[in-house]
Amino acid sequence: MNAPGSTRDRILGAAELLFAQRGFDGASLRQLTATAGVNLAAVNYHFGSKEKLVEEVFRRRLDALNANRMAALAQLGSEHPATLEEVLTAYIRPALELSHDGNGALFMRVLARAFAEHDDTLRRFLSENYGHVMRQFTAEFARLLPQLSKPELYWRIDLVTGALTHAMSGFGMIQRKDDVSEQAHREQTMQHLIRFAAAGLSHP
Amino acid sequence: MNAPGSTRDRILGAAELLFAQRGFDGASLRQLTATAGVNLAAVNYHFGSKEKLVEEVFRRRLDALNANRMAALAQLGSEHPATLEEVLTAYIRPALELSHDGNGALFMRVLARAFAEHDDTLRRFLSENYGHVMRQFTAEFARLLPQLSKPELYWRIDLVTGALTHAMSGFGMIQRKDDVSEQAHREQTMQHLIRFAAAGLSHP
DNA sequence: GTCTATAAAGTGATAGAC
DNA sequence: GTCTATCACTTTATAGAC
Repeated sequence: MNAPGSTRDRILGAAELLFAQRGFDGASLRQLTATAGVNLAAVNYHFGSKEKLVEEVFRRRLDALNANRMAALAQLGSEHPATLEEVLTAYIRPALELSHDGNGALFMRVLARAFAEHDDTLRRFLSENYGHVMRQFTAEFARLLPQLSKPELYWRIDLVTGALTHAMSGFGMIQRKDDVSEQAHREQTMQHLIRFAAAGLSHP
Repeated sequence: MNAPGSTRDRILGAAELLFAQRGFDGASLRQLTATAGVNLAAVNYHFGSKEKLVEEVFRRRLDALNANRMAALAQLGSEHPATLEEVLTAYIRPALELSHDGNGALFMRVLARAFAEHDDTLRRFLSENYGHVMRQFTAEFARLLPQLSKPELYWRIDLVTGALTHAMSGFGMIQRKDDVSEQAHREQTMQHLIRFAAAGLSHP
């Protein structure tokens, strides 16, 4: 159904690239199929419409991303009560790993666009398919920050989400120095993100 | 040149609305001129092209917004050395006031889109015309947070910018309660934003 | 300044041959 | 599954009358 190098897969790859660069409206099916090296009619044959193609671009990445987040969160509970840093790590590390894989970084920019779009159809799709993840993490944050009122908590989570989305979609800006390994650099970046998020969530 | 109710002004108003709702590519000149109640050809007569119209939508708001920020910052230095909270107030209050004026809130969503677009032409326009404001504020932050390395500071400012842009473009989400005046609500919101930004910038 | 009419190109989608 | 050709529209932009 989704073999690497297949027409279907090449379309998804080109869509991720061009949606990141030019947006959903800005990228035409002609540019897209030319980039993928496939026939124009192939998009409608394989996906039905441009809108369904957009959904599939999200589904391909978000299924794995959010499954990784849920798995990381589930693993925490087994030993001891999780700390705020640990819960944030479960949320952020999968996104950071995705954004450091070449094509995954493009997808984070597509995701940032989707946030800025405020498109109701797309928001409903994201909420219906991945809303349970945010609800689960929100419940954990509420347990760890009982001093915050619900509106205050939601509001801080929203600010942190904005910061993280902005950061993840801008990678390349934080340059890795030559004497730091890729792995070490990723850990450093994540520690910065987690401490920033923790400070924003828990300040008095 | 820009009298309220003039054709030119109505086009700018409709552009702000439709760019916020549908994006720069998604909003066509036909929808736009129909919304403004003017002739299709008027856009090219008054602005030259759609791209120039986009620039003018930004210029109209950002000239005032950034002048207000610079004025607020200049006023701080006169009496005593400014605190982090005061500098953040000088940066945030003008944006918050804009986002609480009905049409200004739409503009903040246009601005959030522009950030997500990563469009080089638009970024250069913003940098050339308003880059001095960010440089001035960055210098103030550097003075107030000498323990941070330059990369670390830039990076935190970027995260704070992401959070603020996300927040400002989403207003309507933080609902004002009936027993709180509009003025008091705005002050509360600003105190929340400033404390969040201060925590994110200055955490150890 | 504002209008109509239209040019020139681009759009998503599909029918039908292979 | 993949191709060409094409339909039915929409897009920005402009020429030229008023």
